[in-house]
Amino acid sequence: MPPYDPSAFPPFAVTVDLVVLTVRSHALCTLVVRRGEAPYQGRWALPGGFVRAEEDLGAAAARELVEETGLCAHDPAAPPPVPSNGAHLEQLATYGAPDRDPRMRVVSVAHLALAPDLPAPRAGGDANSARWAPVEELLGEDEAAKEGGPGALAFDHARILADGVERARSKIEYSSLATAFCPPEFTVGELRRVYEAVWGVSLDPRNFHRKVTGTPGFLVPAGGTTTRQGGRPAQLFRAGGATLLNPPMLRPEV
Amino acid sequence: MPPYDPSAFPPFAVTVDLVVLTVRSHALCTLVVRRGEAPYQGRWALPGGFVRAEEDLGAAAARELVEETGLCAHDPAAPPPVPSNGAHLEQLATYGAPDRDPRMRVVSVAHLALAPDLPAPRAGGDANSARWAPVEELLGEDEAAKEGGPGALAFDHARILADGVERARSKIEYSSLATAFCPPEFTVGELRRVYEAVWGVSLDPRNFHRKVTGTPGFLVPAGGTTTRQGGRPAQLFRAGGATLLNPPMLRPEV
DNA sequence: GATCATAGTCGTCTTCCTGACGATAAACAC
DNA sequence: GTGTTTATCGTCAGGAAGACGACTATGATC
Repeated sequence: MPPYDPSAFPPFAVTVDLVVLTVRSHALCTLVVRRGEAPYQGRWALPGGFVRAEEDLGAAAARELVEETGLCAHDPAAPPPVPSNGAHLEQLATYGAPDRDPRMRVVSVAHLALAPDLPAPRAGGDANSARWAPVEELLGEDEAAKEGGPGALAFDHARILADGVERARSKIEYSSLATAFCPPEFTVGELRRVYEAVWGVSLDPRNFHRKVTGTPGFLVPAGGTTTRQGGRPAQLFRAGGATLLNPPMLRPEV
Repeated sequence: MPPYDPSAFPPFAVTVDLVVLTVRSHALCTLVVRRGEAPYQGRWALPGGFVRAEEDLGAAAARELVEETGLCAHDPAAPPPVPSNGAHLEQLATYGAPDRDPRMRVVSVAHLALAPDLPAPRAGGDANSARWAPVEELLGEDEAAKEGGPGALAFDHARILADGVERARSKIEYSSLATAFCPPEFTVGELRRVYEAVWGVSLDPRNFHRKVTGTPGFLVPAGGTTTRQGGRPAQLFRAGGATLLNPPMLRPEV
């Protein structure tokens, strides 16, 4: 079989970019790294890198995730819901505008990762080169966050981040994905605070409790209680096997 | 600014593949073309082609769609819902396993297009080289459709098609996307038959009528009636401005 | 022309789910 | 003990959906 004639198609560089989301102190945050070189030198950007010659796209994203956070990607297709410290990882979308990188034609396959609250990020050990930034700060209406502003993300990463946040916000409606933001064992109140942080709303604790405990397979009791939030001790749960929430959790009108 | 060192990253070919769906005679169908060359010579495959050097991914998909069907892609971001014969087009997912094409490393950005019922396809005028195939025939449990079977799609296109069908099935639940399968003016019954074909179920005509006519902005009366389905004349509607269906249309349990 | 088959449209009733919110329980701080 | 915080259970009204009866307006058939 003849290989392709290399002159028959233009060559592309293919990268993966990561939207890593977590909930820290009641705010939805994403991992950003500082660019050390041009273009956009010194600006914050989503972590990412080239796909290697013999590497699948998902494998490249998982590799980048480990390099940036130490998180082990959780294969959603794995049968037993292993309660490791693995993060949820899924493909988000692909961005390939001809001028999105001034150096050459780069197509970036963005991935979305959801992780429980983590210690400080470690990008090569340099604490100044990576951080958890509240998404509201990166996507808000502030002047600094506007495109071209000093706080704006590099390349088209603000768009990628916005798409990833919107994916997360809509997906926790009809799936059990919100548990990916929680540690292996968590309380109903902690799960509710995840929803509140991701959606930016406040939910009625009583109705939320009825909804999540009344959905078969969503939560399974883990057997203990905790008082780490103060107040009356709360029952500990683990994520159940159910991945789809039917009927869905309703996002309140804005 | 220095360009990338070409030896620093492996070169990829980037293609777009199209999952074009339509409803023909109560069945969900997709456009497939016959491959004229190795690998998979003579087998059916999804239409697609290389992304050009200065072309955006969505533009490449729209160009392929015109070439294969004559359909003009409908930009979802266009403000006025132009009732042209345009099809809905959106990015689906990206497939880049290292061995998905034996000739070289190819990353394919699959797109999903939804179109109303069309006349016979025209792939270079050769009626033998393109057809509308029922998806059930391509994805079913038959021996012929199994991977490696004589009726199986080339490359990983069965997987791409399955993902596109699942996207369409879930998206018509909570959006007005089902109207993309209908001509500019249509009846409630025709819209119901779209849902029935895409989901492979039968729906109660009375409850369906109540649901779609009771959702504000989903349908607007077009002013006439038609009797093209036989029986009592039905009112004609046009797709309204609403794109999100809240609460969603519920897919019956299987 | 009467009858029948087909498809569309309007209502009714029951059931389930949700939002609003009162009440109680179990911890900690003072 | 009193107050504060969080968790959990219960009640009630309103809305949406499934099941299904009834009526309407066409074309087809006898």
